[in-house]
Amino acid sequence: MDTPLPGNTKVTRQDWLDAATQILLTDGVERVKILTLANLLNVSRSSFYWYFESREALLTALLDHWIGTNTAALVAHAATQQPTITAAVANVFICFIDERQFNNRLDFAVRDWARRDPSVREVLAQSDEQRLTALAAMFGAHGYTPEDARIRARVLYYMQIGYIDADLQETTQERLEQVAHYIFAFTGQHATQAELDTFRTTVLSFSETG
Amino acid sequence: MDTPLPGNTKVTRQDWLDAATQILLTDGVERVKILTLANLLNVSRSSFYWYFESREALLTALLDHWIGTNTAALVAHAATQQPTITAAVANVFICFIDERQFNNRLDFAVRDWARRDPSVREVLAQSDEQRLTALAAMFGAHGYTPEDARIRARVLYYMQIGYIDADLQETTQERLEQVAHYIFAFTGQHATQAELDTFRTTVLSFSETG
DNA sequence: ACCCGACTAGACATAAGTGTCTAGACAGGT
DNA sequence: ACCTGTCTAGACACTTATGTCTAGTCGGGT
Repeated sequence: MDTPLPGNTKVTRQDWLDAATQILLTDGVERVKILTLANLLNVSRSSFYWYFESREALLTALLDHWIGTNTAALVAHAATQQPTITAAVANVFICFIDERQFNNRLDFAVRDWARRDPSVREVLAQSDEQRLTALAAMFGAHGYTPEDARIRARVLYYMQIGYIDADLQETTQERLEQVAHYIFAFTGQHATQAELDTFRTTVLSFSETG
Repeated sequence: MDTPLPGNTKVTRQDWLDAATQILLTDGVERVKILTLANLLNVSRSSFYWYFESREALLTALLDHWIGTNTAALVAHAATQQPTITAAVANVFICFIDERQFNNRLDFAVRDWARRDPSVREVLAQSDEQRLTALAAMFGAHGYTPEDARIRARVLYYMQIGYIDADLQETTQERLEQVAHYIFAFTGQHATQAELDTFRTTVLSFSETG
């Protein structure tokens, strides 16, 4: 994904998608230009049209892929049973804390895209609703009232968005120090030291594998 | 700002800036095109070059204006003395809750812009630092330790960003209901009913005048 | 050896964007 | 009446983007 392909390797449809994703992440949709992608792949611009009907088709494919992965990931994490609400929130954080923050920056890029494209906005709204519902259910499973669960889900969800948007250059360690405080904020109770330690190990192992 | 000028009125440099701001808010920097602005002002595209040396000059002017207003606003609100931390947080919320969310969406647009332009990123980083320092000082003034104040400032700040980014279609009333919970999260204590009532009146009067 | 499907390059047409230049409208001071 | 500075329109040159069409390359199956 990060390294452009060597010139001799066969170019695939996925390569175009990867290149497009890369530009989408760093520069936004508006900068996803076919020539740019072709240069990244060391290939002629016109080859693009063998794999995709148009630029629009590429963007649609990109969006479809995003829905399939990013939304499902958070929903799955939120649905995983956890002994305490602290652990549950920590688990959700794991879903979005990793070295590259790949999916999250993509999430942001799509969010920006949605601002100027109504059809994308609709897809995003559905995804938001699914994720919020999953998070609210998570809080609900730990004794919060439906109203309170919904609010806390929103706070958690929107803060994650803002966190990504702020585009911090932090190490995993720095991030972890803050997450301890976040958990306090979201659950209304301090995490125990044991819980924090468990959380640290989990996240760290996650970062290394991802 | 929202209504395009009638054709007979004299076009000013500020009109170009306003039109550009409008597009920046709704569509992002990439869509700030001179022809688009000219059409909004019912004026020839080439007239633009009397007021601005280039498109780049327009964008720079736009950024300068944003710094002058948006950053100063939050810093001023954060520096205002408040009896309790709850009131202080509430006061900061006032700074960003209003019907149109004008400055905040602009803030978001600039944040997006910064992602692809290093010089903008630098300006934004300075602004972020100023605002975070102001918020941290606010928490510090109410007895939080420097470390805790800093973290809470960041949570508050980033959540506001995410809140704007989520681009909710809410009434002021709906927003207020949530803010009560936000305050709880940020201060670690429940707001008293009296404080919430005062907060409601303040925000509502602000919305009406703004 | 050949053929055919997968894939690519390059030439072309078209559109949209920036920026320049020139002629001139229009209002206010003299 | 006429200048002069302010502002504008329209023609032009240039660049960059999308999308089309054609002629081909290249490898695997037969």
